[in-house]
Amino acid sequence: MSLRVRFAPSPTGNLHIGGARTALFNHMLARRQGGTFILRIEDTDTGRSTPEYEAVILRELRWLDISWDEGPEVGGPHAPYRQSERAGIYAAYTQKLLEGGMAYRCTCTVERLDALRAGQEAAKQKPGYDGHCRDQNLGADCGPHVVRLRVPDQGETVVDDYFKGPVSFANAELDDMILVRTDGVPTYNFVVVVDDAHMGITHVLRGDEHLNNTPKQLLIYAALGLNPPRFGHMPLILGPDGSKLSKRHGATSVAGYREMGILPEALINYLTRLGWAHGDMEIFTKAEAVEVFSLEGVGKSPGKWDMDKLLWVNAQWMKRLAPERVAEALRPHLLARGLQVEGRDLTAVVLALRERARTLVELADGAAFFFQADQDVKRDEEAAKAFLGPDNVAMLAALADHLEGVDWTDAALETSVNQFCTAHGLKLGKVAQPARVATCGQKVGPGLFQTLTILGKETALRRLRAPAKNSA
RNA sequence: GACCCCAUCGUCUAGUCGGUCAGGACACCGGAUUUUCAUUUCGGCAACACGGGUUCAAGUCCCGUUGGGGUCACCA
Repeated sequence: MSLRVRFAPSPTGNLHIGGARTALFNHMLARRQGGTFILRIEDTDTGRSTPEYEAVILRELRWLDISWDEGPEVGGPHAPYRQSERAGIYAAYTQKLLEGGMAYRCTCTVERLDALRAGQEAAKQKPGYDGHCRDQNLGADCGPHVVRLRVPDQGETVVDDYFKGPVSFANAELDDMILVRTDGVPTYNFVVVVDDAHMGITHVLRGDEHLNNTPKQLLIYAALGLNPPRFGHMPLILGPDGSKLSKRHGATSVAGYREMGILPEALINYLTRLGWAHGDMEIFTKAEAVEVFSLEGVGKSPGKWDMDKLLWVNAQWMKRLAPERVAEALRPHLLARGLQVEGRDLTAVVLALRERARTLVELADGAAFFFQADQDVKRDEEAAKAFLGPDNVAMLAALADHLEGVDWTDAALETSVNQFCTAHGLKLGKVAQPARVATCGQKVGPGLFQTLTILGKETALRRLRAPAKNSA
């Protein structure tokens, strides 16, 4: 039987980086083993799930190049892949459990349960359902009710975890969980079992936070007489301080990192490497990782999010990718700054600046002066004071005259500027720095010759001749 | 609190069945290169949580302690 794995997000928010990594590992395992990767939308929480979030999740997965073989928008033999559209399937199983006595109706009110829980907590007991309706034998005519699983009081349930080995839970620790709510909508633990079984899932690889759910699900498999898949719980991603990753640690969503100017190739690389290793491999494409991917390389302890490393990985990808590809990713960031980039060659800009930026945002910031009108270029007054004194202004005017007839290419400009330096007995730095400040407004920036060519002859000469004009 | 998981440099990690200087990467520090900044490059700093065992030999196996994390919903 070939491998079938799935990613089952709940559309109640943006795609989280933890979810993205879970999806990624499942996807890579499927690709590696020639299996099938299924995407299933778990929208049984009708109050919080929205089609908008579902669309966002699909969009982000595609941005990351995590493709699915079955699921929304691509279909498949087990459609529908949205739980809200599978109600009939769950109802049949509920009926089966009720008739077999593995589940029972419960009319306890939310108020009663809240009071029960409050009492247990006050008495420092483990909160849980007390089995009030368990043996009442309530029929379908009992009024508003939920359906609960009858969990054995004795014995234990063992989860044979792929990564951790056998983990056993005393059944007494598990209470009679709700399978179907009062409104008739089944709960997560129930539908996940039905769907995984129905869809022929062979391996469930999910975050560690689900380990405590697994014995409950195993009990449901048993009650239903279904064969459970193999389970593997992967360590979580923690914040830099070791606590649960949250907004105060920075962006937690995939979209957040895109907006921050992280390339998908870099995010995939970093996410893969966090919690997984293959020797000394650090920078690799998803395809390269797939070639050597195996669950053996997945670590057991949680990893802390390291923004510095992500930034480094991103910098590597900015330099490694074809400049055209980076330019394409850069364009939206320039547009977001209101810069006129129509018809401009962004490839040259990328080439000039990518070694000086770790993100597309930094790249866009550094490239702004190429696209702004002279008077809008942000100006470092201190640099102007240091490099644009009267002598230098005169020198730059002379340089502009000298460059007037030159072929406007990097190589020709370099030759010509060097001639100018020799003729005036100046070291290149004495000419380049003032010229840089005059053209960029800053004392740091791309190489001078690239700056001049990208700016274009007309703009470049104008800025050299009137360096103070763009001063506010 | 109860249950469960985890434990190699500050961080991500390598370390096949226990046996050579505990290796790489990020970050940090220093040198070289350089028209600025950066890139690149060379070098440096830095870890087996603690305590018991088992063994000729333990980062590697066992137990405990400590620490960190997860879960205890008519959320997923």
